[in-house]
Amino acid sequence: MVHKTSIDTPGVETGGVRPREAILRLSLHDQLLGRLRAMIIEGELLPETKIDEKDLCARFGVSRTPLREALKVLASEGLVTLIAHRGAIVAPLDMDELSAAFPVMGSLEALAGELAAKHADEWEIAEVARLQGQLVDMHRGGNLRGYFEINKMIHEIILNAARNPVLTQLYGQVALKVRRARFTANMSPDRWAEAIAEHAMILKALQQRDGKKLSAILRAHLDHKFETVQAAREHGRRRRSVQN
Amino acid sequence: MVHKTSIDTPGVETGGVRPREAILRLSLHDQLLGRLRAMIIEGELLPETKIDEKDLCARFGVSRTPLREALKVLASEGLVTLIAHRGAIVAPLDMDELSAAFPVMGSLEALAGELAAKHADEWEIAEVARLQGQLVDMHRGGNLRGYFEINKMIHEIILNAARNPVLTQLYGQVALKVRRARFTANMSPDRWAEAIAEHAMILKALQQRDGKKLSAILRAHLDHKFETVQAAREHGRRRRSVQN
DNA sequence: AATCTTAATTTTGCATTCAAAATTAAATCA
DNA sequence: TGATTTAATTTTGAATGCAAAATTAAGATT
Repeated sequence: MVHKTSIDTPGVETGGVRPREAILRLSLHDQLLGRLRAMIIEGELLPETKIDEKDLCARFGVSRTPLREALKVLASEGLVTLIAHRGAIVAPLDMDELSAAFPVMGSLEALAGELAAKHADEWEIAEVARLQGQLVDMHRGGNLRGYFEINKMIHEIILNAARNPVLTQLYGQVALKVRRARFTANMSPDRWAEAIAEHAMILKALQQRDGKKLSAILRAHLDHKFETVQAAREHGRRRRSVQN
Repeated sequence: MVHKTSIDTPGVETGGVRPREAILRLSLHDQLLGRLRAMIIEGELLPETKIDEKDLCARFGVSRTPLREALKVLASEGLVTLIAHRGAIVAPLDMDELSAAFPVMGSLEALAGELAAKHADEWEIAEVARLQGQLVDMHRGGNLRGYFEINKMIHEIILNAARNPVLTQLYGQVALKVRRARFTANMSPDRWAEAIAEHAMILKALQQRDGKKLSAILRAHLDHKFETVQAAREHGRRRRSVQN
């Protein structure tokens, strides 16, 4: 999730008894927002394609009103580009913007690390340790997909441990941009081994609660990821990366 | 501006002649967005107040459709809180969130400094130097309002010199949150003098293109600003700060 | 045939309408 | 009187309607 924009169903009074599974009654606007965002990030809607309101309305069985609300929000997130009197297109995947996203993400991760070293509780540190074990397993098993899965979880725990909602929100926004490029696929064996080593250092620094060190490693981690991406892109011209 | 979400009037063909002053035909949605955002940041709409759609529609002479579109976007920016079936309120001014915003802003400024040291052109450096002079003048003249004006311009030049659109966008978002708290007013003479000194260091580091140093100073600058705010808030309980 | 008009069609931006929910006001009862 | 229903009113969320703009199609012109 990127950012909590609304509070749900305030009027559902349950006589003081909290229902175990409240029926999540999201507005159409909210549902569409999530659905469209996912479609763009997953690549179901490709960059630069025109967004056909009529088509999408039919697809989701809603009127244009909530759809258009969602599109405005997506535009403000940079996932969609509105062109006056010509509707919306899926935002072009701008390589310059993507490159720009990495150092920003690095800075935010660095801050997250510094704060997490201070605020993480024992459970969180243990959880990172546990996941680190799984990460190694995934590496050994050659399961790249699983590796990325676990990797994402680790970074999310650290982000959460930072106890900074503003950081969380902004990080989500950049992560959105980066994830959309989905170059998770191409990673050399060397780089993979290096990433594992970096993660070991991340865990160690967190356990030692060494904020400066954790911060530095995380920033470097991101820098290296960027280098990998650049290298892959340099090398893999034309051969469009597909996976994830 | 926070983020360019739309492209204007693509269809206005002028036979190859670029009109000197194109009539800015913003959508109602965009105009309302800017207007409401300003109203919230300026404090014209106070935190927690209910947003009366009918009232605002009458005020601006528009229907609810574009107004509601703007509200959804403002909600995604965190300036407005939507409550299901109860409409929108101006987002509460959450002190925890505000505190959280400072370190994030500090990190972003630090990155901006590092990048600006690399990418700033001569004109930009000269401009910061010129504004630095004005800053000192404002200080000498005791013009706090003017000081903040110039201060903002300096930071904007550095941000621009970083040549990183993602950084610019995110910075805008945090700045929004911080500006809304408008504690610019309360600043002790000591702190003011210190800020001036820090700005001198900022200029020097930029002129020397010392990214590390510039980065460190900017982060410290923000930290100090935060301390000032905290102190003021600690001291000035009840006595609501008023001014810009 | 290629270009330029002009008319028909579609799409967009916004206003209006409508049902469901929430709020307020009125009526009922202890 | 004060609490509790119940009914009337307002507000919200979303669908529909409509005029202006853009796109496409058709016809005219060279």
